[in-house]
Amino acid sequence: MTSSRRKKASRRTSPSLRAVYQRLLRTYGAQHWWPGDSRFEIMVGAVLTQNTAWTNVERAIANLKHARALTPEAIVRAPPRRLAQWLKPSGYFNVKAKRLRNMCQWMVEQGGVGALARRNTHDLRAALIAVHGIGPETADDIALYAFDRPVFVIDAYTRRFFARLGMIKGDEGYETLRHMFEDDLGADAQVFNEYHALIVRHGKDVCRMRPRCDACRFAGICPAASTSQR
DNA sequence: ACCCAGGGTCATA
DNA sequence: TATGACCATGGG
Repeated sequence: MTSSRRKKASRRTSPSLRAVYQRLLRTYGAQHWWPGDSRFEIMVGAVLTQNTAWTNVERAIANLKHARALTPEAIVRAPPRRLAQWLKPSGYFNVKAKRLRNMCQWMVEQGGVGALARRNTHDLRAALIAVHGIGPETADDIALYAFDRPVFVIDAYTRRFFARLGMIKGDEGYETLRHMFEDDLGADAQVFNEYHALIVRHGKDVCRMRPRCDACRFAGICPAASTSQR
Protein backbone atom coordinates (compact mmCIF):
# COMPACT_ATOMS: atom_id res chain seq x y z
CA MET A 1 0.00 0.00 0.00
CA THR A 2 1.82 2.94 -1.19
CA SER A 3 0.81 6.35 -0.14
CA SER A 4 0.14 7.29 -3.69
CA ARG A 5 -3.31 8.55 -4.37
CA ARG A 6 -5.79 6.31 -5.99
CA LYS A 7 -8.62 7.33 -8.14
CA LYS A 8 -11.81 7.66 -6.28
CA ALA A 9 -14.02 4.62 -6.21
CA SER A 10 -12.23 2.72 -8.93
CA ARG A 11 -10.03 3.83 -11.72
CA ARG A 12 -12.92 3.24 -13.97
CA THR A 13 -16.30 2.58 -12.52
CA SER A 14 -17.56 -0.77 -13.64
CA PRO A 15 -20.28 -0.19 -16.19
CA SER A 16 -23.77 -1.08 -15.09
CA LEU A 17 -25.68 -3.78 -16.91
CA ARG A 18 -27.97 -1.05 -18.13
CA ALA A 19 -25.13 0.96 -19.54
CA VAL A 20 -23.72 -2.04 -21.39
CA TYR A 21 -27.15 -2.76 -22.76
CA GLN A 22 -27.57 0.77 -24.06
CA ARG A 23 -24.14 0.57 -25.63
CA LEU A 24 -24.92 -2.62 -27.47
CA LEU A 25 -28.28 -1.34 -28.57
CA ARG A 26 -26.83 1.88 -29.95
CA THR A 27 -24.09 -0.03 -31.68
CA TYR A 28 -26.01 -2.84 -33.27
CA GLY A 29 -29.63 -1.75 -33.22
CA ALA A 30 -32.65 -3.91 -32.43
CA GLN A 31 -32.19 -7.57 -33.35
CA HIS A 32 -35.85 -8.59 -33.57
CA TRP A 33 -35.45 -11.97 -31.95
CA TRP A 34 -36.45 -14.78 -32.00
CA PRO A 35 -36.63 -15.64 -35.70
CA GLY A 36 -39.73 -17.75 -36.20
CA ASP A 37 -43.37 -17.46 -37.21
CA SER A 38 -44.97 -19.12 -34.21
CA ARG A 39 -44.39 -20.08 -30.61
CA PHE A 40 -43.91 -23.66 -31.67
CA GLU A 41 -41.40 -22.82 -34.35
CA ILE A 42 -39.39 -20.92 -31.76
CA MET A 43 -39.48 -23.92 -29.44
CA VAL A 44 -38.27 -26.19 -32.21
CA GLY A 45 -35.51 -23.75 -33.09
CA ALA A 46 -34.40 -23.60 -29.46
CA VAL A 47 -33.82 -27.35 -29.40
CA LEU A 48 -32.22 -27.54 -32.81
CA THR A 49 -29.79 -24.71 -32.21
CA GLN A 50 -28.11 -26.46 -29.30
CA ASN A 51 -24.40 -26.04 -29.99
CA THR A 52 -25.24 -25.46 -33.63
CA ALA A 53 -25.01 -22.58 -36.08
CA TRP A 54 -28.38 -21.01 -36.79
CA THR A 55 -28.04 -21.26 -40.57
CA ASN A 56 -28.05 -25.04 -40.19
CA VAL A 57 -31.14 -24.86 -38.03
CA GLU A 58 -32.99 -22.87 -40.66
CA ARG A 59 -32.55 -25.67 -43.17
CA ALA A 60 -33.91 -28.26 -40.79
CA ILE A 61 -36.92 -26.09 -40.02
CA ALA A 62 -37.48 -25.55 -43.72
CA ASN A 63 -37.50 -29.32 -44.17
CA LEU A 64 -40.15 -29.66 -41.48
CA LYS A 65 -42.23 -26.96 -43.11
CA HIS A 66 -42.05 -28.53 -46.54
CA ALA A 67 -43.09 -31.82 -45.03
CA ARG A 68 -45.90 -30.03 -43.17
CA ALA A 69 -44.49 -31.48 -40.02
CA LEU A 70 -44.10 -28.32 -38.00
CA THR A 71 -46.68 -29.23 -35.36
CA PRO A 72 -46.28 -31.23 -32.15
CA GLU A 73 -48.72 -33.86 -33.40
CA ALA A 74 -47.01 -34.34 -36.75
CA ILE A 75 -43.63 -34.73 -35.10
CA VAL A 76 -44.92 -37.25 -32.59
CA ARG A 77 -46.57 -39.11 -35.47
CA ALA A 78 -43.57 -39.06 -37.79
CA PRO A 79 -41.40 -42.17 -38.19
CA PRO A 80 -38.18 -41.65 -36.20
CA ARG A 81 -36.13 -42.30 -39.33
CA ARG A 82 -37.90 -39.62 -41.27
CA LEU A 83 -37.75 -37.11 -38.47
CA ALA A 84 -33.99 -37.60 -38.14
CA GLN A 85 -33.70 -37.13 -41.88
CA TRP A 86 -35.50 -33.81 -41.78
CA LEU A 87 -33.21 -32.66 -38.98
CA LYS A 88 -30.01 -33.75 -40.65
CA PRO A 89 -28.72 -30.28 -41.63
CA SER A 90 -28.86 -29.11 -38.02
CA GLY A 91 -26.40 -31.74 -36.85
CA TYR A 92 -26.72 -34.26 -34.01
CA PHE A 93 -29.82 -35.35 -35.87
CA ASN A 94 -30.34 -38.63 -34.05
CA VAL A 95 -30.10 -36.99 -30.68
CA LYS A 96 -32.22 -34.04 -31.68
CA ALA A 97 -34.90 -36.23 -33.21
CA LYS A 98 -35.40 -37.81 -29.81
CA ARG A 99 -35.28 -34.52 -27.95
CA LEU A 100 -37.75 -32.93 -30.31
CA ARG A 101 -40.06 -35.88 -30.00
CA ASN A 102 -39.80 -35.77 -26.22
CA MET A 103 -40.74 -32.11 -26.23
CA CYS A 104 -43.65 -32.64 -28.61
CA GLN A 105 -44.96 -35.63 -26.73
CA TRP A 106 -44.84 -33.57 -23.56
CA MET A 107 -46.63 -30.68 -25.26
CA VAL A 108 -49.46 -32.87 -26.43
CA GLU A 109 -49.82 -34.30 -22.94
CA GLN A 110 -49.86 -30.83 -21.47
CA GLY A 111 -52.61 -29.66 -23.77
CA GLY A 112 -50.63 -27.86 -26.43
CA VAL A 113 -49.06 -24.44 -26.77
CA GLY A 114 -52.13 -22.62 -25.53
CA ALA A 115 -52.14 -24.50 -22.25
CA LEU A 116 -48.45 -23.85 -21.76
CA ALA A 117 -49.01 -20.15 -22.31
CA ARG A 118 -51.37 -20.13 -19.32
CA ARG A 119 -48.82 -21.50 -16.89
CA ASN A 120 -46.92 -19.30 -14.53
CA THR A 121 -43.30 -18.70 -15.37
CA HIS A 122 -41.81 -20.75 -12.56
CA ASP A 123 -43.85 -23.86 -13.35
CA LEU A 124 -43.36 -23.51 -17.07
CA ARG A 125 -39.63 -23.33 -16.65
CA ALA A 126 -39.49 -26.28 -14.30
CA ALA A 127 -41.68 -28.36 -16.58
CA LEU A 128 -39.54 -27.55 -19.59
CA ILE A 129 -36.32 -28.49 -17.82
CA ALA A 130 -37.91 -31.76 -16.77
CA VAL A 131 -38.20 -32.76 -20.43
CA HIS A 132 -35.29 -34.98 -21.39
CA GLY A 133 -33.13 -33.04 -23.80
CA ILE A 134 -34.14 -29.59 -22.61
CA GLY A 135 -31.60 -28.04 -20.26
CA PRO A 136 -31.71 -24.67 -18.48
CA GLU A 137 -30.62 -22.60 -21.45
CA THR A 138 -33.00 -24.16 -23.94
CA ALA A 139 -35.81 -23.88 -21.40
CA ASP A 140 -35.07 -20.21 -20.90
CA ASP A 141 -34.87 -19.55 -24.63
CA ILE A 142 -38.36 -20.97 -24.84
CA ALA A 143 -39.69 -19.17 -21.76
CA LEU A 144 -38.35 -15.83 -22.96
CA TYR A 145 -38.74 -15.96 -26.70
CA ALA A 146 -41.74 -18.22 -27.19
CA PHE A 147 -43.70 -17.15 -24.13
CA ASP A 148 -42.44 -13.63 -23.42
CA ARG A 149 -41.45 -14.42 -19.85
CA PRO A 150 -38.92 -12.24 -18.02
CA VAL A 151 -36.18 -14.85 -17.86
CA PHE A 152 -32.60 -13.90 -18.61
CA VAL A 153 -30.84 -16.46 -20.78
CA ILE A 154 -27.29 -17.37 -19.85
CA ASP A 155 -25.16 -18.83 -22.60
CA ALA A 156 -21.49 -19.15 -23.49
CA TYR A 157 -21.48 -15.73 -25.13
CA THR A 158 -22.89 -14.15 -21.99
CA ARG A 159 -20.24 -15.74 -19.80
CA ARG A 160 -17.36 -14.75 -22.05
CA PHE A 161 -18.59 -11.26 -22.62
CA PHE A 162 -19.26 -10.26 -19.02
CA ALA A 163 -16.21 -12.12 -17.74
CA ARG A 164 -14.19 -10.07 -20.15
CA LEU A 165 -15.79 -6.90 -18.89
CA GLY A 166 -14.76 -7.98 -15.41
CA MET A 167 -18.33 -8.04 -14.18
CA ILE A 168 -18.42 -11.76 -13.41
CA LYS A 169 -15.90 -14.53 -12.96
CA GLY A 170 -17.43 -16.63 -15.66
CA ASP A 171 -17.56 -19.96 -13.90
CA GLU A 172 -20.57 -19.21 -11.73
CA GLY A 173 -23.47 -21.64 -11.86
CA TYR A 174 -26.25 -21.06 -14.34
CA GLU A 175 -28.86 -20.09 -11.76
CA THR A 176 -26.47 -17.82 -9.95
CA LEU A 177 -25.84 -15.79 -13.07
CA ARG A 178 -29.46 -15.76 -14.13
CA HIS A 179 -30.58 -14.35 -10.79
CA MET A 180 -27.73 -11.87 -10.84
CA PHE A 181 -28.89 -10.41 -14.13
CA GLU A 182 -32.58 -10.59 -13.37
CA ASP A 183 -32.21 -8.90 -10.01
CA ASP A 184 -30.06 -6.16 -11.43
CA LEU A 185 -32.17 -5.38 -14.47
CA GLY A 186 -35.61 -6.03 -13.03
CA ALA A 187 -38.12 -8.38 -14.62
CA ASP A 188 -38.50 -6.95 -18.10
CA ALA A 189 -39.06 -9.47 -20.88
CA GLN A 190 -38.55 -6.90 -23.62
CA VAL A 191 -35.17 -5.87 -22.27
CA PHE A 192 -34.10 -9.48 -21.67
CA ASN A 193 -35.16 -10.34 -25.18
CA GLU A 194 -33.12 -7.61 -26.78
CA TYR A 195 -30.19 -7.92 -24.41
CA HIS A 196 -29.53 -11.57 -25.05
CA ALA A 197 -29.92 -11.11 -28.78
CA LEU A 198 -27.42 -8.26 -28.70
CA ILE A 199 -24.92 -10.30 -26.69
CA VAL A 200 -25.10 -13.06 -29.27
CA ARG A 201 -24.88 -10.59 -32.12
CA HIS A 202 -21.84 -8.97 -30.59
CA GLY A 203 -20.21 -12.32 -29.90
CA LYS A 204 -20.96 -13.75 -33.33
CA ASP A 205 -19.65 -10.68 -35.01
CA VAL A 206 -16.09 -10.63 -33.83
CA CYS A 207 -15.70 -10.98 -30.11
CA ARG A 208 -14.33 -14.39 -29.24
CA MET A 209 -12.21 -13.55 -26.25
CA ARG A 210 -9.17 -12.94 -28.37
CA PRO A 211 -6.35 -10.65 -27.32
CA ARG A 212 -7.81 -8.06 -29.64
CA CYS A 213 -11.47 -7.62 -30.03
CA ASP A 214 -12.52 -5.16 -32.69
CA ALA A 215 -16.16 -5.53 -31.88
CA CYS A 216 -15.66 -4.58 -28.26
CA ARG A 217 -13.68 -1.52 -29.20
CA PHE A 218 -16.24 -0.59 -31.78
CA ALA A 219 -18.97 -0.86 -29.21
CA GLY A 220 -16.85 1.04 -26.71
CA ILE A 221 -17.20 -1.64 -24.07
CA CYS A 222 -13.89 -3.42 -24.30
CA PRO A 223 -11.93 -3.05 -21.04
CA ALA A 224 -8.71 -2.69 -23.00
CA ALA A 225 -10.21 0.16 -24.96
CA SER A 226 -11.55 2.09 -22.01
CA THR A 227 -8.56 4.41 -21.84
CA SER A 228 -7.79 4.86 -25.50
CA GLN A 229 -10.96 4.53 -27.45
CA ARG A 230 -14.19 6.26 -26.91
C1' DA B 1 -6.83 -29.28 -42.45
C1' DC B 2 -8.65 -27.20 -38.47
C1' DC B 3 -12.00 -24.71 -35.50
C1' DC B 4 -16.38 -23.74 -33.94
C1' DA B 5 -21.38 -23.08 -33.59
C1' DG B 6 -27.45 -19.37 -30.00
C1' DG B 7 -26.13 -27.44 -25.22
C1' DG B 8 -27.32 -31.56 -22.92
C1' DT B 9 -26.61 -36.14 -21.27
C1' DC B 10 -23.99 -39.76 -19.52
C1' DA B 11 -20.04 -42.18 -17.47
C1' DT B 12 -16.26 -41.67 -14.31
C1' DA B 13 -13.50 -39.93 -10.22
C1' DT C 1 -18.98 -31.40 -7.61
C1' DA C 2 -16.46 -31.59 -11.68
C1' DT C 3 -14.34 -32.93 -15.65
C1' DG C 4 -14.37 -35.59 -20.34
C1' DA C 5 -16.59 -38.08 -24.23
C1' DC C 6 -20.10 -37.99 -27.28
C1' DC C 7 -23.37 -36.33 -30.59
C1' DA C 8 -22.68 -34.37 -36.57
C1' DT C 9 -23.58 -30.80 -39.96
C1' DG C 10 -21.84 -26.74 -42.55
C1' DG C 11 -19.13 -22.33 -42.89
C1' DG C 12 -14.92 -19.73 -42.09
